[in-house]
Amino acid sequence: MSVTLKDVAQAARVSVSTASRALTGTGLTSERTQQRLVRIARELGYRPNPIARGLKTGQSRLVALLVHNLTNASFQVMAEVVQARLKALGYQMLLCIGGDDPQAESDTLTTLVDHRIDGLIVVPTGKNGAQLETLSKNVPIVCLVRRDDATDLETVLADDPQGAYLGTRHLIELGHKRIGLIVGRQDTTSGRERLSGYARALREAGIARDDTLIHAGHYVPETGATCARKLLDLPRPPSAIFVANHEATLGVLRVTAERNIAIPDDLSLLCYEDMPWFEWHRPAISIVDNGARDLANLAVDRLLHRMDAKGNSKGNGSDGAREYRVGARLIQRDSCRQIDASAPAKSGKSKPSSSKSSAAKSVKV
Amino acid sequence: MSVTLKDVAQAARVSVSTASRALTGTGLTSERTQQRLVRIARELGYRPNPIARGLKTGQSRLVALLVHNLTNASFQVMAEVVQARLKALGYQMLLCIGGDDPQAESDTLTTLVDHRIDGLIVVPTGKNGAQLETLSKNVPIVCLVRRDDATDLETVLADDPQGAYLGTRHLIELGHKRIGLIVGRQDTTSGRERLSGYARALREAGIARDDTLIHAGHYVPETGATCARKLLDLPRPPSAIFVANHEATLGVLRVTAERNIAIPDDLSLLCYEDMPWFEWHRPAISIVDNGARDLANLAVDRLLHRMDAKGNSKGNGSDGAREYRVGARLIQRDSCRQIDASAPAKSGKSKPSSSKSSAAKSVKV
DNA sequence: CGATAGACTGCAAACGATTGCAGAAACGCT
DNA sequence: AGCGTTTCTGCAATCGTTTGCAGTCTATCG
Repeated sequence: MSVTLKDVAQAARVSVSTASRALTGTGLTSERTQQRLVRIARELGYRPNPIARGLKTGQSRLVALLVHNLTNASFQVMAEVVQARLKALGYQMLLCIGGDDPQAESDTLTTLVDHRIDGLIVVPTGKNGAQLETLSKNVPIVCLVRRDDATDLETVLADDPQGAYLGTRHLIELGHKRIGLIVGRQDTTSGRERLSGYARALREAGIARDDTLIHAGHYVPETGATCARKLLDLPRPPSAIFVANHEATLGVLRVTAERNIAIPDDLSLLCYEDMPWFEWHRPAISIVDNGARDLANLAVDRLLHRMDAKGNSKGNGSDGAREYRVGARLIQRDSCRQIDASAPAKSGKSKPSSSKSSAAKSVKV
Repeated sequence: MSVTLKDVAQAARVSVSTASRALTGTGLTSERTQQRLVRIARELGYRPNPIARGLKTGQSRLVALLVHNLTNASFQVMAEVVQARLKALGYQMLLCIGGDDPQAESDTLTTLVDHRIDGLIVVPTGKNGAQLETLSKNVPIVCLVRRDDATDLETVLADDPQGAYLGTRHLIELGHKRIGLIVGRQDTTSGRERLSGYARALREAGIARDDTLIHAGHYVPETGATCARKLLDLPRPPSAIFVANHEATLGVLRVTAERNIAIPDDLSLLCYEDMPWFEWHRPAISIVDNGARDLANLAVDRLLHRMDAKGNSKGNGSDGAREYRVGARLIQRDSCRQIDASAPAKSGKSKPSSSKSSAAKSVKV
């Protein structure tokens, strides 16, 4: 069907071995034949067959990204970033969607390894630690966003404690004393870490922690709505709500709309993770950006590093840090307002629309 | 490294050929050895190497999906659907993101074919018709969402004329006479088709078309905002706006918020394509659903059909329809309201939240 | 009992590349 | 001229499968 190395070799009246060496550019052929073969190959439209090559070399030029879904905005940008970076390096991305289901994850993993992927970036469910650990002996693996505690795989994480701290402190600085928190389940790392950041900020400010202001649940709109109602029905409702997830934000917004609660005048709202429409919403929603783009880039960096390491001197692999954290940053928009007798700012709209305060980035731990 | 067919054969004291035949289940081995080999293979944890197999058979069990981006909600669900369907059939999905850039598309296509993909679903830019046409001789291709007019490839399209018609008619039935339209560029099929559906509905209702109510532009929020301003600044502004794209909707919503225009009381809003948050927005936004999920499913069906056809009796390929359209449907939520002296409904909220009126599905043309 | 068909099985050649090894050519040196 | 290097080239094996062909074995029938 298509042009093979043999065809090129024949046309140039050399052996396939010579052709191979000339085209792959090992310096083992004379300058002249080298160039001649390159020319002929181009003329014939020769394209090396990655499958055949892969069989011999054990590599596939395929790198897999395994995420939970694509509705999550963070995963979208991660997928886009990973794909773009890899393509530039001549790799193709296999995108797999595991739905946060351990069984699906496990199946997918074995299939991927069958396909001899050269590397894997995975958002682990946390239930297949043993399997991941085993696979990592054959294939470079980097975990993203979540850590699988059963492994000591290299992991790239958002700095959730820092992000939550930053957000909470911002609200405190605006004069808020009663800050509601809607956070993820406490059996997930991110849920715990975000809560701890919130708690730290309160502590530092000398504000007593009030557990009636803290609600944990799944990252879905319904949770947001339920928790928002509970918070607003409190005898002394909060003056600000920090929603530690963008899905839940939907629910909160619905409730405030239903009850005609004006943001930011009646209630300040701060959200974790960005969404494209947050900027366009009126009022534009202030957020703590978890740095999805940076996370993805760092994950790719680390993966490439391991892939090199494996190629050059197989076996060492481990070289220092196993955990990387990417700093979160606050992006102020219009959904939080100052409440203080001494500075009675009425509207948030006068603030600069997108000033950024950045935390330390890529901190080794 | 891993267990090969040879290992299995050795363990079973048969030749590799027999092992191969037994495990691939060609009925050419005795029942007994067949079962014995299956057992031994399982015990040894044998997994066939798709690369080696691919080299011999010319197949890769890889199917590619080439879309423009992942921020578009339609592409997200398509990617998820395609991935899920393929996985169930033992294929892996290569997801490529072309950014609607002809050069990137072209590069990606050649790489994909190098990798001997077994099939391709592509949202074409429209500039690489010749290349697609050539490739389609080697690998089954189905176009999605857009048609590449330079080819006669099988194509799965949304029924945009129908969708736009349905939406416009709905607004007319609610009593609207001046209906603003914010639509895509007129050099794209979808832009033209949506406009034509709008026009047809007006014509049928005997409403004169007013070109000051029609604005075309890129599918981005800025366009929505600009066009919305122009529409609202009109001496006789429209009582309803039909936004033919979800990105542009963001811009429209911002403008209405800025100007304190209440939806649906002051202005009805209908949008093309769904977004997860439309349901949660207050008021929940009524839409014309373009059926992304159905489109993706149909595309997969068609692709599989062609892949079979190629496997069984190569060469025929063409069998009837080359264009499939998936019906759009109206999903009524709360952003459109009746305006009529005889039926002075004040609020849309009393309506059933999600009644559906479905158009013909999957119509051959 | 011998021939013959039928059912299994194994040998070996592919698929398209890469790569160790050894032979050939070219060159410089004494 | 002879010899050792260096540089280039080709042969052939290899990666892990599939598959055409030919061979072996058993069973069946005349």
